[in-house]
Amino acid sequence: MTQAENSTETVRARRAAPVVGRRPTIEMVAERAGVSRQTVSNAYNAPERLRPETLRTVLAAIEELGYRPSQAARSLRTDATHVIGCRLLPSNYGGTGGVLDGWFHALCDAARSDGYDILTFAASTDDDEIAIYDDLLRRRAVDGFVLTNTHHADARPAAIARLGARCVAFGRPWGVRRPEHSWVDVDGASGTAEAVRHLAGLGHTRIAFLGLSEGSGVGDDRYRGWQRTMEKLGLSTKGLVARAADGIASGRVLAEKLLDSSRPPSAFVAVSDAMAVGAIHAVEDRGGRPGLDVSVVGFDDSPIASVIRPGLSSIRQPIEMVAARLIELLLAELNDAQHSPARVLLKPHLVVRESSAVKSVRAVATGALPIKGDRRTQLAKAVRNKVSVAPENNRRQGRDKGL
Amino acid sequence: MTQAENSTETVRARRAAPVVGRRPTIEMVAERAGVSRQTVSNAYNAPERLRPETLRTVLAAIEELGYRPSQAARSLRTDATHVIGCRLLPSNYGGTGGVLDGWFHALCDAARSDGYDILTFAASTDDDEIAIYDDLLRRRAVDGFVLTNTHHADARPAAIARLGARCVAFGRPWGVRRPEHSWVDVDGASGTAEAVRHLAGLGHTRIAFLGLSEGSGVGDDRYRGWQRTMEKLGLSTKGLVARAADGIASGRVLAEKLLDSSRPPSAFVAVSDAMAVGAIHAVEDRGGRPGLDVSVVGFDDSPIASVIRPGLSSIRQPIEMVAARLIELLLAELNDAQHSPARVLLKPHLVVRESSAVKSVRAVATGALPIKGDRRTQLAKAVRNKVSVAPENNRRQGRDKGL
DNA sequence: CTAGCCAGTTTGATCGTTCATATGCAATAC
DNA sequence: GTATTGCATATGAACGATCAAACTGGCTAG
Repeated sequence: MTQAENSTETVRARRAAPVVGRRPTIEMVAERAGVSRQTVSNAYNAPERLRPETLRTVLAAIEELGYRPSQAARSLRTDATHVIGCRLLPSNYGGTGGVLDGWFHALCDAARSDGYDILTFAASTDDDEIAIYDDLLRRRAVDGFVLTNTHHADARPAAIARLGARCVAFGRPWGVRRPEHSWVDVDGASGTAEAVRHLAGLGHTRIAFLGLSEGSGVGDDRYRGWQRTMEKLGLSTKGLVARAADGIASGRVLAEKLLDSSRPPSAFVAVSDAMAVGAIHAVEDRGGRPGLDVSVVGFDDSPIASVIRPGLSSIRQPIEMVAARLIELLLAELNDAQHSPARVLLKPHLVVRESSAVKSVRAVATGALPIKGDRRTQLAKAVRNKVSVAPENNRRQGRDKGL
Repeated sequence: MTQAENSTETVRARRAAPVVGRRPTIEMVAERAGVSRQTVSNAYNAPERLRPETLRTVLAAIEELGYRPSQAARSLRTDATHVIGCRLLPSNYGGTGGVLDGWFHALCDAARSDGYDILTFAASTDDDEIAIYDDLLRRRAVDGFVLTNTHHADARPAAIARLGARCVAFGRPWGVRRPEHSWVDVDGASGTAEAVRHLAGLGHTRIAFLGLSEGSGVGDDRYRGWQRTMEKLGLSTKGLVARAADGIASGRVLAEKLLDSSRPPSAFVAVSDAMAVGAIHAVEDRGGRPGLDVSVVGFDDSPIASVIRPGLSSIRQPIEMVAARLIELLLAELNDAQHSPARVLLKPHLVVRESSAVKSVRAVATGALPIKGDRRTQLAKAVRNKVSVAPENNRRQGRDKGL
């Protein structure tokens, strides 16, 4: 480190002068390459127009000077910033928090590989968010937006359209028949359906649903998957639904209510991981062993799922794919005004962990699914094996390394 | 929703024309207000130069037209983008992940309230990160950067300085005597010191440290706090240190090793929450009750700390303050070339949860700290009370509402 | 032999601001 | 009565790129 060497000097020349003095402009590159401005511009924006030899000369000059076109000048002329705005959601674990984190990462990656950057901002309400959209668009600081957390009577897409800008959404435009923007979403119903089939396959017949209060698009969607699949399998849904606002505490209360009923469930499908964690706590509180006595499946495969014990089975959303498709669609809309809104629905998939890894105790008890040997030991072993085969935060570690 | 009404129409006018046709320029505002361009510009940038009456007229015109100066034109002229770049770290729970999430939020807020925006990007290595700095600076897309995750032989500050730009860092410039940039950090030694005092106050004498392999600035810093405080309290540190790479699995292995030794610890101070969670697992695996038989304190107060059971006591960093100070310092450097680098060290604070809420069992057993009544019930009750008084994700919920 | 064309390159105008300087006008100074 | 000052506002130039149109030669067609 050079400043260590100077440590005896006076404070006069405290900061080293920047190596790059005046940053190179297109004009300087042009002069060096012996061509005109426009030719340099073309080397960037339409290389096929240049004679191969000219192109080589220009690129060499660009390289030597370390030239890169000024974003400001470019934006001013073309009226395109190559920046996409996206609200940063608060990271709470009562909702989808934590998942969006990985999604955001993927979004930045996808955008950058297409020459765009992501500008983030925090907002506490939709109104604040709209105010920021307004500001960014009027100042022409972004080309468009990626929305998250869509809901009924969502005022944001209209607000953005009114300012003549484009957006895409992660989440369906609930309640809107013909949205003017593209969207990508994950099929929640398909996810909870898979969870029900998985639990039924383990021998469970009383599979409860811990859901959100009616009216939430996401909540109702996930509910439908559970409900339809239960019916399809000929299982009763009576007294097996409890709904409330999202959260761990909330999930515990709901699960307690169901567990205390005359015909308690032996398994839970939860609308979120937070709810599922609450259910696990409820089971533990009454001396039950989650994954053994009562199975639990969450939704989102958020970071907690792989950290808690027992590991929480959960429906994993293909967030990287969601991010990639969103950017693809937004760019399509930005570059082709005629591009009609696309609808993309992706399938999530169950990740099985200890909270639903073994055959239903209830089924075992009734002899439907006989397990040899001492039941207690057998089940405990099954879980323990599971733990050692798949270390709790395996998935995340793997992904992070890959980045 | 209007488009529902049109649903019988042909597809011709699929998308409504934007309400705002040509967006207003400074010239239009000037014309409307009956003044010149520059006067409008001054209304924004130097209102004190205008006669109150003129100012009123101009502001009215601005308001009526919904005018906002074009960021691109402004940047081109002033060579300042009012955008700050910041790398988005992967959200793993083996490290500081999860905490930075809230910090990022605070950073966006602080920046915006000073008229700046945050541009994010993902990078997997320092080299990738530097390549992106290079790109953003050459294109003049940002004014400066906020760095995280500083470490020994960090090449990033120099790379940024070489391009004539400014940065501030969350984290000390480990190994550099006279850094050229400002930094804000949290005093890790003070945090682990507090953890040791807390545990000693509960009657623990054998307090172990689960640390990172030597050479990591953060790890060594936190180690020193533990080490010095143990000595100051006259407690032996012999056989009470274990170090490895960060992670839950890693924490478990280290804790197991110490627990299996001839003189096992009755409490752990961990360098991270991930390590602490590992320690909790290790205690559980040998049939112990974390918080009762063995106390554990983590570091970072990451989201998991309040979600797992028992709730994990942890050292909370004042991340909102860190974010606010970072922005303050970066803006100072950007707006005043003479501004000399500042160093800010903030104190973290212990958040006590069930993993370290009750008096040491060891102390009780030796009669040093007598507890009346059946020991088992007593301790269990203490924990249970704690649980109900402070619901697991209380803090987060509270904060999110406030945003 | 001239007009037309094409590929490759250059020139002039422009995007919307702010900077630096100039102007107009009233109040003060000499 | 003219010079001096100061405040409020206006004017010309510049920031660095791209767009649109114009220019070159060389080549083909009539």
